[in-house]
Amino acid sequence: MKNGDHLFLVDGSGYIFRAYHALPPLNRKSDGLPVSAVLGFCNMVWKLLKDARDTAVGVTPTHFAVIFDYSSKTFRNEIFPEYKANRTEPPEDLIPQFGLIREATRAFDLPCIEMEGYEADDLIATYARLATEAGGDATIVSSDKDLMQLVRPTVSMYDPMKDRQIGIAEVIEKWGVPPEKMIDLQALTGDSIDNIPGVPGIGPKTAAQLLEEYGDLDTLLSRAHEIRQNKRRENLIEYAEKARISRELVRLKDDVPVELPLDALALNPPNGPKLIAFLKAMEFSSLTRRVAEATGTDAAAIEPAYVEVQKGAEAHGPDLTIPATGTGELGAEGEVAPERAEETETPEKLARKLAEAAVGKQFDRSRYVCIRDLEALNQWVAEARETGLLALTAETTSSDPMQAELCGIALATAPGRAAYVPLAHKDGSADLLGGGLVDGQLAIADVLGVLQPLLHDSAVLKIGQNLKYAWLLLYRHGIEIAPYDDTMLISYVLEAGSQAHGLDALSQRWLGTTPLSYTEAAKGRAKTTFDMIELERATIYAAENADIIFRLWKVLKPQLAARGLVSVYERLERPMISVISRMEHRGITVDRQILSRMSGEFAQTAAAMEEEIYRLAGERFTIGSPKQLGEILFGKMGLPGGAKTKSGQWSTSAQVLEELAAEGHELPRRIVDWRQVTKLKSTYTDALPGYINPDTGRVHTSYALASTTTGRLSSSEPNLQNIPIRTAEGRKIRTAFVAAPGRKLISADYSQIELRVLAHVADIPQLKQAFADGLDIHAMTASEMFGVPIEGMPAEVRRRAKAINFGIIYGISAFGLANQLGIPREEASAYIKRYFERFPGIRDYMEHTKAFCREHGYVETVFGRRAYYPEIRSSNPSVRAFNERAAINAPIQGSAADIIRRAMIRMDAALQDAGLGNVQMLLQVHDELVFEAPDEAVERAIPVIRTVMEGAAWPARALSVPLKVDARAADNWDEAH
DNA sequence: GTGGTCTCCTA
DNA sequence: GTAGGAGACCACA
Repeated sequence: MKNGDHLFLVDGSGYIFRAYHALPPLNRKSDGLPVSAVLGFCNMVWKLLKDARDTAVGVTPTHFAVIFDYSSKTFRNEIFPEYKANRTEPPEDLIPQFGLIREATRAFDLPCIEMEGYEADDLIATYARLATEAGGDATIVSSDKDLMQLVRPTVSMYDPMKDRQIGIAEVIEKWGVPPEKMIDLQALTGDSIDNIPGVPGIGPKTAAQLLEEYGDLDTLLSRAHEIRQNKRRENLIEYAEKARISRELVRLKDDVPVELPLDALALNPPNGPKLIAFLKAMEFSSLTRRVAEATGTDAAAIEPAYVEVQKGAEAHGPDLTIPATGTGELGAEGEVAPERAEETETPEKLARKLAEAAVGKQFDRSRYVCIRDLEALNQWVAEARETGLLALTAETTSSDPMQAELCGIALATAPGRAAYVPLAHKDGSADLLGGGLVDGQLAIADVLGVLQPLLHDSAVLKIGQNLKYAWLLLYRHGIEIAPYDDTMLISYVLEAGSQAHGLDALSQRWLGTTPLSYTEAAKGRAKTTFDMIELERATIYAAENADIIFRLWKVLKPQLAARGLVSVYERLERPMISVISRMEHRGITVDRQILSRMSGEFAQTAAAMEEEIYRLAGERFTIGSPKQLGEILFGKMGLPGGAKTKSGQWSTSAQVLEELAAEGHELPRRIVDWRQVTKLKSTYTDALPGYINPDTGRVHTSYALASTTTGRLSSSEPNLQNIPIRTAEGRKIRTAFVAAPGRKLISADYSQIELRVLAHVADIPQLKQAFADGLDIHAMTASEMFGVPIEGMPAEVRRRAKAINFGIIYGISAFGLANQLGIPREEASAYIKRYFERFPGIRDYMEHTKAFCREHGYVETVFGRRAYYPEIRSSNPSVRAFNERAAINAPIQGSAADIIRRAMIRMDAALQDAGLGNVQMLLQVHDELVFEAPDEAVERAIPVIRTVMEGAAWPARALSVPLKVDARAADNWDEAH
């Protein structure tokens, strides 16, 4: 920005409310979506951009930005917790417009700026200052008095609804003080809407008069005793501190660490097609026409954009998006006033209609195209740009996206319109050296070169099934797919627990068709890699999958809105794809030498143990065979059997063997020890080195996003969520998880997160108080239950209370608790009874949860994620009881899972903002995150990580219990944890 | 080779 | 008592 440049700063959030109340209601004709503020906004911005000379501003902007509030919580809440506390929820028909106006901003190709922790006004103040310092001018498009303190010779305001400019003279005229005294004036008068206290009895007139007389607030307050009017003097003295707090609330922060520099706000010529696509989606016909004329664009040739609609509790933040009801088919014209609007179609009706329409549709495999030249590929790219939608799948040589080589890419741009681009298919007659490639395939680099802009194009939604796989694969090729949707995750949000989410299952369930199986495509050789499959079959298989994904998306996406699950998908699922992909891509270093040494030691120990076991048993047998072991112990040696397994065998579980050992039997003791050693060896020290990726030298686990009922992740190949920790021997395995040289591992874990969630959801005063006070929660429980003082409490008493606390989370039963504690069932029953007497809220919560689940078939987390347990209505008592326990557990486990997801989603940006872009999140273990950081960044990183994790529920939910995170850094995972 | 069973590792 | 993944064994193809 340079001398003479002019920056326009539009107060987007302020405009929304003002336009909503000032403009007549307007609904989109095709679906009744309320859009009056959106139209007002678009008209206003268009006018500012095109006809600034005709408005009171009289200048044409060179720089432009639209600023929004991010959320209601800012640094002001720390100064004054009640700040904006009496803010009410926005009206129902305004909520979707928050997101739409952000979309509109993007359609205008204008920067859309918001920042967590700051209000729009602070960002505006910062940019206005920056513009002035750069020698330019700024116009703040707003009429909010809170912004008037910013007015100066280089900064003015413009009220777009009255077409009126506000400069220094206008501020003085209206308020009786110059702009620089507006802060003091507002500090005195307060503001009931924002809940700023001010001084009672002082309004704008008196305030202006006082400031005129005394100069400024500090002088006034220090000389308040001089004031003659009794009541006014008393109030000024009594409320002096409130006035000072008010001043800090009112004073705008003009040094926000903004992300976008001033130069990034430079105005570009309007992108006619992009803007028109949005305006058409909104069905603003006259503005569409005006924009088309001004930009020389043929509006008729442009398809309406796919526009997502925000709605729900978080809609005034960047949270939550809901798809518009209908995507490309909305051809209706006219900006319809409500009285002319036809009966609105509900999301439910539309979703049902689309679902019904999709079933049994033809799949014509002969129409799938095999793309073998760039011209054809470009044609498909153009199609995707037109529709704004692209379903895709990557075909590769491996199920591990960190090792897989790309064989081809399948695309779909409409139902039935799908193609396959073979890239690296091998000749069937290949020799042992790998043979030649099939002729006529495009080069990977060329194809990715053509696709990259499309995969990055913000106007084209990329749709995948388990998109994480393709995302990570292409990330390895330097491509970050965005924006995107994932049919698997949509299905998971819709039906976690009750249905499968694989492509075949979804296809059968929603489309009524079974896709060509991989085995069929590979002519029965299920093990051959995809590059060995001939092109014709490969095309059918891959293109059909892309086709199915496209059709599934058309059916599934509207279901989210219809079932009120958009926020779950948008806030908890979709963002995880890029977050998890990056984590998997980073991997973690595992020290081969350490594991190899341990394996050797374990081998020796195990061998010695085996000899001793054979001696004690009197024969050699397969110790690892529960069947053979059972025969030795309970047959040959005649030991008393304990529990039976499902298949009627005597159980040889550790618990049974421990009991026998406790009775003095030597062999069971040795078996238990042997099992521990061989378990550690086979599952960990032997297996882990095999997962070290030869290219990266690190271990890259795979996190499943849609495999649990509760919302937890799962980890596999290898599972890094079950690395031993409980025994000293096992724990040593963690020393093999190391930081790279010059770096440290940081482990940050939530303390008692599930019990905290329980205290919140079940609303248990004693638990909440104990957490607020930072007490030992198990000791507190014991003290409450058994009347034992916390100090000097016997360890056994605390242990029992701890078991009960965990039992509650797991949906307690007397049987389970008795088992866990090794006490009679009657005693366990008595404990539970006592617990419920002390904490009746827990019993209420459990009963309420079960009843809710029986009625609805699902339960919900704090954030609205659903877990389905239809079998809670089973007539089989044990099935029913099992589902009841699961239903009690799911909201607790699931809410905790949601919280850490939210932390993970925010983490990278938070670290980046703190200048810690070199701190990398590597692993998640349900309540723990593991990072790798350069030595010198560790001390700065820990507080950032802790802040993000402890604040992860906010602003979606205000937990009534604090979250606590412990974090530590070391060279290896054992010492860091 | 595949799938079921048993056992055991984690939160 | 909740939620997972994996290795070993073993019966079946």
